[in-house]
Amino acid sequence: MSVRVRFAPSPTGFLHVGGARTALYNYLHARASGGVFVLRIEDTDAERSSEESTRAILDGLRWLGLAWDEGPGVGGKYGPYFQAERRPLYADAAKRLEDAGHAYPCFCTPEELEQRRSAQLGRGEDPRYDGRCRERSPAERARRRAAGEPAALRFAAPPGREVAWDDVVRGRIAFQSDVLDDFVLVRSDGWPTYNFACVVDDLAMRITHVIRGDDHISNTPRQILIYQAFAAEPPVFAHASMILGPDGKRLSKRHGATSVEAFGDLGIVPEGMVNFLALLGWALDGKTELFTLAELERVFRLERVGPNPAVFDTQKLEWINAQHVKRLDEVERTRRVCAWLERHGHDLSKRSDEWRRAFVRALGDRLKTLADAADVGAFALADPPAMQTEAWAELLARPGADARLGALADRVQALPAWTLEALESATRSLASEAGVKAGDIIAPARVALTGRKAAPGIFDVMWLLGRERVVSRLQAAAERWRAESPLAARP
RNA sequence: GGCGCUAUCGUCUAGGGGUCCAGGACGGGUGGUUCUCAGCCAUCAAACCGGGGUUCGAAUCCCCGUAGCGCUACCA
Repeated sequence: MSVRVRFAPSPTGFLHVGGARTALYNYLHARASGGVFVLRIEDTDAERSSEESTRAILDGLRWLGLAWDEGPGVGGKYGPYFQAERRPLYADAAKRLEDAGHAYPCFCTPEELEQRRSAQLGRGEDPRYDGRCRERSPAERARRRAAGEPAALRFAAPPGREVAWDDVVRGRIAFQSDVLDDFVLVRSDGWPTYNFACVVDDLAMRITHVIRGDDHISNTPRQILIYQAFAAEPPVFAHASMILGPDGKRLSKRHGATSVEAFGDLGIVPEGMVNFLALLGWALDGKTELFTLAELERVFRLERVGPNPAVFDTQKLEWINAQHVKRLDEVERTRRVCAWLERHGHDLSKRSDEWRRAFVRALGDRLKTLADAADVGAFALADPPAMQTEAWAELLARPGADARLGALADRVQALPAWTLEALESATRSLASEAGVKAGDIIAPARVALTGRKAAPGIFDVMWLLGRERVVSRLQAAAERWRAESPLAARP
């Protein structure tokens, strides 16, 4: 039987990293096994669900490059793919279960249940449904229903049974059915609960493997019981572990960016995000670290997903991201860096394609994220760029800096051709004529031109700035040096 | 509290009874290289949660602790 997996988010927020990894594993397992990846939106909780969330989740998935074979926008023969549109199916399934004696109406109100629950807690007992509606006669049920009394539908959990399954990532997991309680299948307002809708849909959609977070482990025995009540074979389950923040707690907004969209804003490239997420709980061989999505599709094996919770390490994300940025060809890298900058308040509209390419080339391997381009490239993005105090102080302490800067300005001014080669040879010959190391010219020039001690190669910087700005920044620095340096000859 | 899951360097992990005085990567240290930075190269430090078993032999299997996390709703 061919593999069918699904990612089934509830649209109550953005696509967070935990969900993204779950989606990734589902997607990869489908691709690696020639199966089908279904996307289903679990919007049975009208209170918390929203269309914006649905859109954000779809956007997040698309950004990562995880294309679904069936689901919103693409359709498929097992639709609809929004649970809100599948209510008749749940009603029908509920009726079948009730007719078969696996479910019964419960007339207890939420208030009564809450009261009993706190009483049980007060007595030091485990809070559980006391089963009082389970024994009501068919006549009473019919009468109360006919009278329009609201009722939820509860599952009649079989007592004294072991419910177990062989989890792909954890091995055998077993629960005693007695601790499972008569959980609710359909709420009194007619909406199915998660566990019920999930099983009905997974069955209807012919899902073969349920890959999800381990926060669903305790739902699994309930779902298995429902499958059994339908006399159906449960799918294979694989529960991946949780993703934790640096403090060891489940990753949440408190830890900063958690939606994939936010990582895009941080300058993380989808290739990097996918690679990093894949490695959070899965390893090919413990040695290979860098993968493209296409490579993962070939080598991913669900059996190699590990059971232990993983801490989300931003530094490693950035390193992996850097590797992917580095591997982008020049055209693509230029496109992405410039797109990021323009989306974040930098106007590049007057820059030529040649300049953009040279700019991104000059940034070189200094980008861990696309966002780093704003910082590393600040010398060209701001005019003039901010002067770092420490850098300026160092320049002030340099004897004769003004003369060097002035001389370089003159050479640059007189340069016939504006090329990297011309800039470099002019600078080096100035140094040798002055009997100093090239570094003695370059270091002060870097501070004058970029406001910093560290920057891209000085000739790239000059070329990108253009003759006019190079000369004026050099001269301005020379003047300021004469005005401020204790080394300057005072008239 | 109950139920469940997890436990190898700070972090992600490899390892599945001998080949492990535990390997790789990030991060950190040191050295080299280019105009600085980044990068690259080299190099160093850094872990089998504790205790009992089983076994000739245990990071690997079992048990018990401990710790962390999850669930404990007419949320998903």
